[in-house]
Amino acid sequence: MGRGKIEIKRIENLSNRQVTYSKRRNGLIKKAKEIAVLCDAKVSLIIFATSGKMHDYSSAPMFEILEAYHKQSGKKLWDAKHESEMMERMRKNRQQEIAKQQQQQMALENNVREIDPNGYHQRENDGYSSHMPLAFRVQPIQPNLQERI
Amino acid sequence: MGRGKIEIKRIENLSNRQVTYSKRRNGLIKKAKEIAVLCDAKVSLIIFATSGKMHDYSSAPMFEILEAYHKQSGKKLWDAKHESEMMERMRKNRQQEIAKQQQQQMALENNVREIDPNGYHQRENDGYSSHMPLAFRVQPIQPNLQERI
DNA sequence: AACTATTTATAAGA
DNA sequence: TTCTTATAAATAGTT
Repeated sequence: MGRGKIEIKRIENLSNRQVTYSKRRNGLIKKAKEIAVLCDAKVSLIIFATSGKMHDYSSAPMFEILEAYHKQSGKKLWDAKHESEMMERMRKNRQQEIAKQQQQQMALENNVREIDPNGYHQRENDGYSSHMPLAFRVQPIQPNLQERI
Repeated sequence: MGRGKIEIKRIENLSNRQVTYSKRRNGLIKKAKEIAVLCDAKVSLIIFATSGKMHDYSSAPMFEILEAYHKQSGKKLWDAKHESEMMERMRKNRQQEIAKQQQQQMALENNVREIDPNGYHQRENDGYSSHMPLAFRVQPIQPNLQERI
């Protein structure tokens, strides 16, 4: 979609890759927002650049989407005990989180965030994504998988 | 992008909404794959239709991306004790998961999945997404801080 | 599902 | 990085 057609393979030139990343990341987030609105879909999008910087968008509280993902994925990660504790926490923070989300959505039309991996100063508290509960695998970690800088 | 321009607002007609959802969901996943390849980015995309059906794509094991998301989000969800237990589990299953991912990537060029909310038969075990652990935050929420549109 | 007229995204270039 | 613009790609309405 541009002055020339390109092959879908890693862009070797760093500068070009960064520019393309920036443009396409914005485009992707825009599309994610559009489908969420047009089709009343719930969308969760998380993107990490090789630099480590992250951008994300979610049409509803991230935890809610991840929770649904978890459920549909079907497997149990935590044993019943842990699962139970987790649910207690989730319920407890649910109202607060929902309220936040609503505030945020009214305040701005998009909730894209950029977070500096080297420090938290850039993100402070965004008000809701922070509460987002995360899913953890009970599974193993993978060594150098994400450090591709 | 079509015979006519449309407003970005919920499509009321169910049939049209479903058709648009299907087209755009495919487009969104395609774009997510492209940016992952072109820019060597890590992407996690989860989409739920109003019907409850889910589609997702991740350029790396979902748990890895969510784990990174969790870390960058900065807040602690679990107290040290839980965090610790989780890490034990993660380390324990590490090798197994890595193997799964590799198999999966070799077996197919894309890892888009469709899951029927009414039953697990559709997804069987994909080998890794199911194990995805969930992270839950316990932290408080802070209002608009990083919303930079 | 297919087919196109159009809109939209974006690769190059400035 | 931001703006411009020619072109590729996505997709809305139609068949």
